[in-house]
Amino acid sequence: MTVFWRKGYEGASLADLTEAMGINPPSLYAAFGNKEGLFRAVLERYDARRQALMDRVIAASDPRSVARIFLEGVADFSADTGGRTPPGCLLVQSGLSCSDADIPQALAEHRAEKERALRERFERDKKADRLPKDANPATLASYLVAVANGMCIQAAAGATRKQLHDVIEIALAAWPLSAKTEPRSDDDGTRAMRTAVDK
Amino acid sequence: MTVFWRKGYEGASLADLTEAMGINPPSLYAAFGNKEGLFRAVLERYDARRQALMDRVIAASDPRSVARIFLEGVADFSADTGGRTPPGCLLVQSGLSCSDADIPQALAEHRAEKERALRERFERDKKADRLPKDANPATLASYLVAVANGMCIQAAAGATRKQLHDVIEIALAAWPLSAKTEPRSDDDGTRAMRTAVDK
DNA sequence: CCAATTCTGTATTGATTGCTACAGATATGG
DNA sequence: CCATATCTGTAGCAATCAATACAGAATTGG
Repeated sequence: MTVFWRKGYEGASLADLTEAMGINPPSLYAAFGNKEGLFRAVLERYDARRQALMDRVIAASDPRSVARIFLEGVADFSADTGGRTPPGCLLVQSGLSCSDADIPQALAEHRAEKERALRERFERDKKADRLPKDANPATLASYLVAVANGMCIQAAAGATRKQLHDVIEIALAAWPLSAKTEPRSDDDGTRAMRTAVDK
Repeated sequence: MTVFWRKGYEGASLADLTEAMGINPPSLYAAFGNKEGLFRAVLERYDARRQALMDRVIAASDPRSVARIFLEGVADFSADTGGRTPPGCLLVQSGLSCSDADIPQALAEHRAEKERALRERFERDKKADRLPKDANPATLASYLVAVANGMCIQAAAGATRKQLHDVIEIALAAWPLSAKTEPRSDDDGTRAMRTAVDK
């Protein structure tokens, strides 16, 4: 997993992979079929490792907490953790462009899965009036994923946890509060500024 | 340029490149030295094509316009334009992870150049009281680049211009207005919500 | 108009790619 | 304890990689 993470799908040679796994090529092919099969298994493993975070995100009490837990979780695992895993996100940096278009598509599907989970959560929030009536769950989810992926790119380039958390504070200032949780409404009644300290 | 864009640095073979350029390998090596030399020339060309946008961004009247013009510019060129160029951003998707670490670093430097231009602009804005006193120019620039890069990833995966512009509206709701341009201040005096329609 | 020079295109270079055949080692089962 | 089956490791497969040697064509200079 870390080999694909660090070198990308095409940059990871079988020699790199077998050496890191401590096995020989025939064993790899017996277990995974081919290089792409191994990569897809890696994606599943990666998702499984992120599932705990996504569970916490979806289980949060209100949409703003969803947003904060999601972004802070992404920042914490994507900022350099001291070499245990490479900085950034495997789903972002292992193959956005490849000679084999199946790889970018597989990555996009895995990212879209996260975005869908967020969207469905926000749809439930909207029905329960935890979001303003004109809020768009799909757009909110898309916004969060965009910020998260952008942070991953910065993390891969060496950004620190602190820098990412600063970005998060700005990103959350955009977050719409429902009239229910924020009774003091403004002129258009849809968005309110964040309070000075909300954590 | 489009070959590197579509297939990434390592996915672009010399056969792909020479065929697209209409030349033979010896001509390529006489002109650019090697594959990496060609790639670096491509990055310069790409930057040159984006310079007009960055000039408009930096010349905008106020920091919020800087943010809007930047994000809308990125959305417009990164959303699919009908095949003329690939969707997304070359600086993001051509090589975040490679077997040769020089490539991700070269890309990161080119992206950092844009972020620095934004930061310096915001530093001037802050001195001129066009930003709140507690605003952090570096963080604001980092935030914009994160959103922009995140949008590029979504564009590469097929997001439409409309979807990206919806994301931008949320991203700009986070934007701090100075007390000077937004006299109606709130409890912490640093951030104000966006108006319902501001374009 | 011809000789010198630059350029272009073909055909390879050695190295590395993803992948596999085959043989030796280990483990299993009766 | 031995025959069988499974696994591991070496060696090498064809194909492709980035990069060139070399020969013929085009162009230039005088």
